[in-house]
Parts: sequence; structure tokens; C-alpha cells
Amino acid sequence: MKTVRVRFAPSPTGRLHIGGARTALFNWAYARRLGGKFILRIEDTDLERSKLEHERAILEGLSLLGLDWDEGPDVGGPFAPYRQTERLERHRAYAAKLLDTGAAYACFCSSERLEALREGQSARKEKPAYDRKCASLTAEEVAARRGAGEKPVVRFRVPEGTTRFIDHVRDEVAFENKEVDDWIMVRADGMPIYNFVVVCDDIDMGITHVFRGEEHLVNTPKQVLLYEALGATAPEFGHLPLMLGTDGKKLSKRTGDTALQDYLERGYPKAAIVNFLCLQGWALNGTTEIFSIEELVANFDIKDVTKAGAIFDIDKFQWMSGEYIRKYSVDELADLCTPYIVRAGLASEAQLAERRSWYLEVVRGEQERIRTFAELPARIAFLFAEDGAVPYEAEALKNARKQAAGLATLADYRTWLAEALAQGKSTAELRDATKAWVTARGIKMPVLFQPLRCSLTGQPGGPDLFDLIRLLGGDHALARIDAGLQRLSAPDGSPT
RNA sequence: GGCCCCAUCGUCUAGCCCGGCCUAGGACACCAGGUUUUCAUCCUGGCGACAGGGGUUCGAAUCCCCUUGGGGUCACCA
Repeated sequence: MKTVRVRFAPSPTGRLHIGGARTALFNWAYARRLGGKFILRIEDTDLERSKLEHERAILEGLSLLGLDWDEGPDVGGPFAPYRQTERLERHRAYAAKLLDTGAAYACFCSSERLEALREGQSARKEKPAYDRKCASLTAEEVAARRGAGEKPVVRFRVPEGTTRFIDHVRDEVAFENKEVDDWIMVRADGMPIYNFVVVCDDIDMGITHVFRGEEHLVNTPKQVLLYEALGATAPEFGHLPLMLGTDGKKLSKRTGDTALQDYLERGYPKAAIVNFLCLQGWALNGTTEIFSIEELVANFDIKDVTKAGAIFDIDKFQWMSGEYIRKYSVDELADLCTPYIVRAGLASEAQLAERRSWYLEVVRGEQERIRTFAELPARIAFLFAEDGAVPYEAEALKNARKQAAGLATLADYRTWLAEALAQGKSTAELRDATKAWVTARGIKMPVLFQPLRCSLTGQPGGPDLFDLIRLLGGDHALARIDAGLQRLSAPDGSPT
């Protein structure tokens, strides 16, 4: 059994697409499961759009997800280089060989002619295809036109017949060759094109399995034909179902974030991203939703991948993210959230470090309420607000005002609390004593707690109020109650 | 439009390859209760699908065909 060699071959023309991340993940898992090699290759033959910064970002994204590669542009390997533009010599040699055997031919048709050709075809409702005008040029003609300075493209001469290949996701797929156009392998400027280089490099790098997105399914016959023309054995394929937007179409910016980076910035834990990606087209056993990347590796098989496209369900993703958030220790979660708090401008990293134990309490209080790291700042912003100007959310205000006796109760409680605080009551004592105080007055808990919560936090929900009083500090809590007494009686609850 | 791929709850899926154990299981979302000082967490319950039609078979979500629907792709992009 030959060693499995799979690759992920992104083009550095933008940020890492979330679908690309899943493709990488499945390739990686397949290699790791079978003890094979996972190779990273950069497809940068599109000189216009390829950028080194994109390449760096992509590598970084993969690393963050915990995917490591055995060979690649940064780590090298036995088949270096791993950037396609650095392999031009090899590609040229293959092209020359194909030209030599007649499997490919030079084509001098201009872009303009091709465009006109296509226009005419589609106007006549014919399928757009090259008319093979240059397919029968003699060697002499080609040489003459080259000599005259004309720059031809190189086209693949598609033979007759039917092309079949193994697809591990959907069994065998077949295409009639007559449906395949005489596609361009090399541009007029000498730069080879994707469908051509990918085959050259996969051959040179000994790639045994090609798992990629379903949008490449129609490219496959072109490539398989090329393997045959080159006398090479085609690898086995596996076309992964597309990740769809809520409109049911290929995930695009129209319907949601498409870049891995977007989700990282939105504060989804990496492990949650990996876990969720697994579920788009694959299932561990149908009942286990939460599992680790190690479990993926131990159980992954390309044959178990679903055939149908999967709509990216952000609701489920957020739920899963929350599950991961709750699994962290408070300490870890605090560290993970820190950048988001800093970015929101609530506090600097140094300030949070200074008040580490306070910060940990804050995080502990919100851990079961947030689903992403990025949700924390908005939830705790009230802690950093001016006592007299805590923003009141409409819902909080409504809840507070629903209590007819709320204001009077809060006023009385304010006096009682000041006294209790002065006595140095602990949080637990304060909590118990307050409940006793409420009970003694013969009123329901919310009568006090709603206006109190609104005054203190301005939010309709949140952690235990006595934990909050400790976090705020007694003086601040009292100041906020004083402000609340005023603001709750004002028509719009605005700070005075 | 041609070609190709696909088709189980609203969504992600298990089951399908090797028909019976499926009165189709799980999860998210949603709804209703419970717990709670609120929100959240947590717990309980509910809603909810084999696209349609033909076959094959004692028996089909599972096999075959057709229809319908959806998607992908038709570049000197990848």
C-alpha cells in the first residue's frame, strides 16, 4: 500500500475561506488517520492577485486551527519548491513534452476572437467552446508565426471518448470528452494555468488523493485526461460538498462571513470552529455533536463525507461556541477575552492584569452567558461606566418600572444597604440579609431586584446582584442606586 | 441553456453501500413548563422529515427508472 499523500493547495489571492479551511481539515485528518503526508502548496500562478501577505495569513490560519503540514513553502520538503511560480521550469518541460507528442497545440487566436466566438455561440444557444481553429496548424506554420513575434497560448487537445474517475465521496463519475473544451494550459505570456500546473505538481509530488471542493468536479476530466497524456496514473478524488449560505448558494459575502479570520475576530474558539467545520458534511456517529480534533482524526474517512451541500447554520455554530466557552477554566477564558476587551476600549491589558482577581470574577460571572469572546465587552461595559451615567437598556427600564412599589422600595433599601455595607457584611451575608429584608416587608423579590439591577447595571439580565455589588464596590453601588432613584422617576430614564 | 452533482425534520445530520430491528434517532432553532433576584446555564416535554410518481420484493427511507426541485460549472481565475 502506497503511503497516502494529500495536499491542500490554496491560492493566495485573499484570506482563507472557511470552506477552504474545511477542505484543509479533511485532507489533514485523512493523512493523519492513515499515517500519510499532508502537503501544503501555494497556487500562485495568478500573478495579478497573488500576494505574499495572503499566503502568510493562510498559513497562520491553518496553524491556528491546529493543522500542521509535513511539506510546504515554509518548511520545505523532498519535492520543493512548494510555490507553483517557483516550479515554472517543470511546467515548461511538461508543456514542451505535450506539444511534442501532439497532445497539446499552439493557438494563436486572440482574446478578441475568442470572445466574439463565445458571444456568437451563446447568441445561437450553442455551448461555448473553442472551435479548434488552430488545432490543425502545421509545425511550419507555428514556427513561422512564432518567428514573426506572435505569442501563442498552449491548448490541450482533448481526445475522443469518455473519461471516468474514482470519487470517494460520490463513487464513479464520468464525462463525455466531447463536452470538454480544448482548454488553455499556458497563457500567451508563458504563465501556466491552474488546471495544468495542478496536475504537473501533483504528479511531481506524488499526490495519491485529491480532496477538494465540489466546484472542481467539472475540472476533473480535464485533469484526468492530462494525466493520461502524460503517461501518469491519476490520483483518486473526493469532491467535498459545498458550504452554502442561507440562500442555498455557494457561501459568499452576500449572506455571511466567508473568511476564517472573520470568525476568529468574532471570537469563536478555535476548537469550536474546527468542531463545527467537521459537522459540515461529516458526522462522528450521528449523536455526538461535540468532539475534539483528535476524535476526528481517529474516525475520519472520506467515504463518510456527505454528498449534499450544507447550509452554514450560524445558530448552531453559536450554540457550539458557547459550549466551548463554558468548558474553559475562568483563567483561560479571561486570557482569551482580554484582546476583545482591549479592542473595545474598556481597559488596557495592563489594567486588567493589575486587577486580575477582579477581572476573573467578572469573567466567571459572564461565562455561561456569552457564546463568543467578542460578546463579553458589551456585557460588562456597565462596570466601566460612570456611576451617574450607566446606559439603561429599554428592557431593563421596563422591568424596573413594572414594579409599582419599586422606587419606594429601592429608596428604603438604599438606606438599609448603606448601613449593611458599613457593617462590613460579606457578599453571602448581604444576599441572605437582603432576602430576609424583602421577606419581612411582605413583597416579592422582583419588586426590589428589578429596579436595583437596572440602577446597578442598566441591563435586563446578568450575574447575581451581590456579586456585582462586590465587583462595583459599595460606594459605587450606592452612587448608582442614588442615580437610579432619580432616573427611574424621570420619564425617559436618562441621566440628569 | 448544455454538461455534471445532489435530494431524510426550517437547519446540520444518523440510518442507505449489505432491504425487515425505522410507528425514522440525535443536535441547533422554535414553542410550552420547571429551576433562578433577572438574564443565561441546567432539566422536562412538544412541534417537526424519508420531494413526487412508477417499478422490483412477502417487505423499501434503504435497490432501479422517470419527474420535479436545488446546486455547481461553462475565463489567457483558481
